[in-house]
Order: sequence, then structure tokens, then C-alpha cells
Amino acid sequence: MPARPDISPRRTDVHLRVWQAVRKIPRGRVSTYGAIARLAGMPGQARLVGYALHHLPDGAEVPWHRVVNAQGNISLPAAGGRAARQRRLLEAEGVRFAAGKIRLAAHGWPRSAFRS
DNA sequence: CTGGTGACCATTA
DNA sequence: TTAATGGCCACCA
Repeated sequence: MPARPDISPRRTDVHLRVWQAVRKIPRGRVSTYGAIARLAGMPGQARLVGYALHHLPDGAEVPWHRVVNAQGNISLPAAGGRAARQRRLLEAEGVRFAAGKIRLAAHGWPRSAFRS
């Protein structure tokens, strides 16, 4: 039997790379779309990271909530309740919000990408 | 094929 | 500090 009989090849490849990288983010820390793109082997493709997470299937064991934008802000639309859930999940892991945003210098991962 | 869209980013003013 | 701009590329109509 073929391993992947009826799966779109390109799409799966891109998504898998992103999900794999996101999985590496330790609990209580956050990364950015751009940083994940680098770790996934596609530097400069931050938008594709967002696209891949947007199409993340329900129940997937991927800590999507640990990915925020380069400004330390949640990039999900406020409407829909997803943004609120992301913030709740992060705070439950000990991530602090100051003035509505996360200080990447303190919580950013990997450290080397956020140390000044 | 073309054009528009998006859970983005760095630069510039 | 915020706002605008160009670049990036998979996906869709």
C-alpha cells in the first residue's frame, strides 16, 4: 500500500514543516511567525506559517498558541474568540502580558533570536 | 494563465 | 510612538 495515496503533496510538505517547528517551542515560551519560518527551513516566509496554522486541523497536537507576531502581539482577529483563548492558554503557562503584549526579550524562543 | 488574499516582516518616514 | 509600503509565496476563483 502507498504511504500517501490521496494527499496533496506540496501542501502537506509545507504544513508538516511548520507544525514540526511549532512543536519544538517549549512550554511557557513563545516564538514568532518569522522565527518559525526560519526553523522550518523557509526563511522570509512568515506568511506561510500563518497560513499553515490557519489550516491546522482540530485536535492536532501542535502548540499553535505559542506563536505570536514580531511585535509580541496576538495576530488572530479579536472576533471569534480564538484570540482570547490563545491569551488564556499562554497565561496558564506563565506568559506575562504587559500593556496587552508579550515582551519577546523575556519569553521569546529560541533565545538566540531575541537577545539584544 | 492572471489577480486577489492572508493568524507576517523589515524598512522608512 | 504609529502608519504606510514592498516583498514574500501557497492557495483559490
